Amino acid sequence: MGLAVRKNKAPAPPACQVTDALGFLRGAWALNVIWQLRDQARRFGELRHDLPGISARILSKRLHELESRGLIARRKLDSSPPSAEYELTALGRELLPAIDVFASVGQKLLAAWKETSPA
Amino acid sequence: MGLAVRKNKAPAPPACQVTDALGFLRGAWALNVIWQLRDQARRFGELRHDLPGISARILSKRLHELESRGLIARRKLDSSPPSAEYELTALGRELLPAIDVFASVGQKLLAAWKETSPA
DNA sequence: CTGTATCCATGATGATACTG
DNA sequence: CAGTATCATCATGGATACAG
Repeated sequence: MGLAVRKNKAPAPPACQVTDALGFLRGAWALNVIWQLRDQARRFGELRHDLPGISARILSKRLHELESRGLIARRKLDSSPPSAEYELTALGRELLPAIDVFASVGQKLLAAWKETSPA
Repeated sequence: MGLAVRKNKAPAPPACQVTDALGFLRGAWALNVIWQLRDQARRFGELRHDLPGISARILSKRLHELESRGLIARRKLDSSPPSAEYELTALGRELLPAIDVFASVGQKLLAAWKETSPA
């Protein structure tokens, strides 16, 4: 199981709105993809460049998944070199402030950790 | 690779504050554990009960990891049945509003999805 | 350029059994 | 009750090759 994915056990545990609702957090890159789309629509290649280390396969998968979940939208461009742009939906944009908080706390965590073990 | 873990490639890609800072998001249950601790300290067994589907092994791992990252703190209780309580640190509490946003957006996503495929 | 298909490595998780 | 060890399984992810 990857992230917040239940296969066939627990019938309907209503105790975790968080788990249930956080399915879109799947994978290590989901939030990053969203984050990269924060200001403008981006093309596949641009995202690939902005996300050092991501493979085309995974980027493709995350893009599709986020699109199917309604967080991002794909716009096809009818240019001679066939292209496409991805942009956040209204719902997707709602996540930005929260991602900001997460990143901020993460920074503090990293900073605190460096103080503890500076070497 | 699980979540935001880079092994030995990409030297130091500074493009993704998000990825770098979101290490604490590891695993499917990290946010849930934090969420369960939102109001009061909880014991191991209580958390296990509050997180239907989580295994003791994973809960233990997440607890240790979140503790080592500084998001939660463990308090040992010197009661006759040896017990321990886990509570959020200040940093951990900072995440609560953000988790709230995530859960909220997730709910809307689920709702929208149900409208699309009601059957 | 925009993706997708295979193959393979690693990590996360669950089940179960076991220790303090 | 609290927590850990082992085992098996599956999803995520990377590399590479390939297709539109």
